[in-house]
Amino acid sequence: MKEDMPKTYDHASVEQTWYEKWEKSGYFHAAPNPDKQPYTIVIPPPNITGKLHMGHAMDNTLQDTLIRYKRMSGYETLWMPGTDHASIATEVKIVEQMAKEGIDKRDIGREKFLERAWNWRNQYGSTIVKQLRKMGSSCDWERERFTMDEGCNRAVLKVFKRLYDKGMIYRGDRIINWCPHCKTALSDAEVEYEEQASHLWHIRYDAPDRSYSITVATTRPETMLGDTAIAVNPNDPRYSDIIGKTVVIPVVGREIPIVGDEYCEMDFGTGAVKITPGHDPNDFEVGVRCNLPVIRVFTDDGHINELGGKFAGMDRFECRKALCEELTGTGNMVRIEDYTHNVGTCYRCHTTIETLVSKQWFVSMKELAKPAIEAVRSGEVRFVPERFSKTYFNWMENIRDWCISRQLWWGHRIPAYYCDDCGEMTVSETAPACCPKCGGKLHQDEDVLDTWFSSGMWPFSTLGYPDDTPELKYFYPTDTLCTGYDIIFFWVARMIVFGCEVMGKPPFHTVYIHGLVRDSQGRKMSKSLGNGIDPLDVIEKYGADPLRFSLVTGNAAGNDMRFYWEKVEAARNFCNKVYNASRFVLMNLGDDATDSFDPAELSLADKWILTKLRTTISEVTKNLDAFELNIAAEKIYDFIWGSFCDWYIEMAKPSLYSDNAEEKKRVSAVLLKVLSTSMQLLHPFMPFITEELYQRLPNHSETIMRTDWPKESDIPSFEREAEAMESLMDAVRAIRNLRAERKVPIAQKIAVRLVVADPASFSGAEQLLMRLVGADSITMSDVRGEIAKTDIHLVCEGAEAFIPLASLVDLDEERARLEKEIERMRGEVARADAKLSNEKFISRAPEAVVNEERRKRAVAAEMLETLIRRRADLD
RNA sequence: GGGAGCAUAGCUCAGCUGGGAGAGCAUCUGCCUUACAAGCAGGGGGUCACAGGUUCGAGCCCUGUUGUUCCCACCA
Repeated sequence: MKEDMPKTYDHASVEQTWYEKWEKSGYFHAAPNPDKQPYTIVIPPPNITGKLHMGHAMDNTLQDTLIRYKRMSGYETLWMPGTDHASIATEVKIVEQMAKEGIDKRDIGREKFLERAWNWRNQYGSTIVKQLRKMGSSCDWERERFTMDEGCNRAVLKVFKRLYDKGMIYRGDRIINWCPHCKTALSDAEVEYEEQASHLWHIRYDAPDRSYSITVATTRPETMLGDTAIAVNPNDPRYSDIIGKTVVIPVVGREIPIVGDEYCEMDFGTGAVKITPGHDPNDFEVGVRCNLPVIRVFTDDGHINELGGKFAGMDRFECRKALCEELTGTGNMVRIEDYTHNVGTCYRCHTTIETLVSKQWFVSMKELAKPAIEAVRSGEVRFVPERFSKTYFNWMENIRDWCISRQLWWGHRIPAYYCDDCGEMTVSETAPACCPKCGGKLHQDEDVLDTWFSSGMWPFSTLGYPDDTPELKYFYPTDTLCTGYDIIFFWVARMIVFGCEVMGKPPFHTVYIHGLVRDSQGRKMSKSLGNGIDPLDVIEKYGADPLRFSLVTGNAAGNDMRFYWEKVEAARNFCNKVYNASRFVLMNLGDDATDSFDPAELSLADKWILTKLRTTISEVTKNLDAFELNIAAEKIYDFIWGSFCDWYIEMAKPSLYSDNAEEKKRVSAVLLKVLSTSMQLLHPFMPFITEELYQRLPNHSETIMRTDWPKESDIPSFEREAEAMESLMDAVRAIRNLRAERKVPIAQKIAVRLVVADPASFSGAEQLLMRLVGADSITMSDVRGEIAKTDIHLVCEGAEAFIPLASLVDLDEERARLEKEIERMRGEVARADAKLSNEKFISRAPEAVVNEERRKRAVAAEMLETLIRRRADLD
């Protein structure tokens, strides 16, 4: 065993080994199993336009940790697999790729385009799968389904038809957000606002006869090409006499009316506003109220259309510039003011969006939102951390209709058919042969559905809906959704809506929200900043286990976290520690080693570590059930490093190296038990290293992920002995402290005399204490006996230590040390007395707290007394 | 304009329903002690942003203030 374990852990070969073995093993296969409860976790599918990024790594780490824990806890686990949904990003990517070859998508047609998209998806989909596997993802890829697949396509069409029949989906002309780069409509949620420095242009509109004029302020002068009115507040005395009259749009020359509308606020700017119903949602409303015409002046790619007169064909920003120059020339530009305001941009490409009137498909959300709100309100769906339900309510309660049509090809095509002859529209899951009204020829709507429309059905469409499959019956509703807070609106809310509406049940009971991974300066990782960290680089350098561990520890759920290489390095060091501890155990085991032991024969140290292990199991399990992954991971870390490695392994050495076969066997068994249980506890967080080490242990040939999660009741508990051990450890710390202070080299052995209340209970601990403090003799007794002036006297809770260090003791120095200790202890007693003398504390604080305070007081008082006596001895 | 988060050691962050302030990294001291220098032992370092309040007791609960980040809405 020794030979094939080098001194340093080699993550690369271990991860490669298990990556391949797991892939072939079938361990991850999830299927309805009547003997088990299902546990299903939903996570966002990575899109296939690029590489795996930190966000995916985060999703994946958390969900896989939970899944592995649940799997070991006896559940039939599934995580909702998938690699892509139809998305704008994918389409744009492919269009860009084609542009490099000089091809426009319109030239090759929809069918050829989709062929390319499918190739793209298949190629990159499998790449993403491999990348996730390298992170240790235990998803059942065999069951992978894509939302674009036949089955999911049917689910989407079925839901569309259902909502259409209920009047919850409609088609109409509304103001929508338009991305001139992606050339498609966007929903409100897909618009991101950025603050931009710009200007507020004050422009004078004159009367046809120039007898009066009115000045308006605008941030978007180019839209004046589409102005159809000027609005003033009807209660504004400044303008009351010109409402109903007209003005002429400068440069353009068109005559438009002045209307009165409450929307216009008297105290902003000049109190007058230009109205462009075709390009502004508020203006559109005014237009409806005042019955104004709608003029749209932009093309789909952000240029001025033929209605723009001499500006036609110009880019919208060029037009702005040209128009402003002309207005200055004509004297209509009254003033230009610096102004910063929010500009809507496309969440995918960050192009400035246009708002414009267009005929699109919408879902009316008001009614659909009600049960979805109620599901969270009633606690049927719970956000972790809870505060995110506020975000959810805030959005859902103010929700507006959702624009779901996209002018793309890569997506689920809208199942609406129009008759070429009579214009009748038919919505149908399957293409009708002819117009049901006149029998005429039909053509299908050109648009596809919003990515998030189909993604919202993920929890049931991937399980086979609309068919009543065994999977759907068994796994729906799923259990936990694990995702970042940035997609609560896009995805979480929509899944709850569709789950409630279509399945009659919310799709999951818990939404586990994590924060964003930022760079070390707290900035969002982005391509343009070039500050993104590739998870695969981290894996290559330090390993998947350290990456996962560093993403889980050191920050609480829902909070953003900064990425530090140092943190990954610390996690890597922990891996090495775990590896070396295992290496030590394996090196010292006999061939007949087992992990069974007789509780009656255990030593004090054995009992201590087992008791520690027992509480660790119990606490970690509680933390995991409460989604406190960070706390769970830290507790395991502390147990393995702080208790097992730093103390128990050292304590075990004397027994391990002894000639007593029985003793050696006993210690081996405890070492094995603690190590193998630790590997199980750690496995959800660090799958590779734990699998590797677990399998190297004797009699552990089965995969660790199929073993039963450790139970508290598997481990015996020895509270009293553990406490006794702790007080010995206190003494050890005190002695080590002294050694360090007095600079006694480790090679210089010391003699220690310990005074404890019950030496019998510590029998057998001498050897181990000698090792821990670097002593060549340890004696224990319950009487203080004769004390030499040259003895150093250490006082701890439950123990006193005497160390003869004649050559090193300076009596004055020793007196000073004692004086310091005495002062400290007096402070302790005083602190406790202050509390205990407070009558209200005694009467109102819980009894346990008061008793604990009394106990502390007694201990401190006793130690103080001992110290004072010792000082007297020295004089 | 509405809402939320954050403010704790030099840095990054934990701290569960209120009961004597923690981790990692960094730093200082001493050690290659036969699992591990990616390590071991020990040390230093905090008025828990500020001001009030509730309580026997507040990092934690309440009110306000300041700073900071984010989300939503958006007055042209």
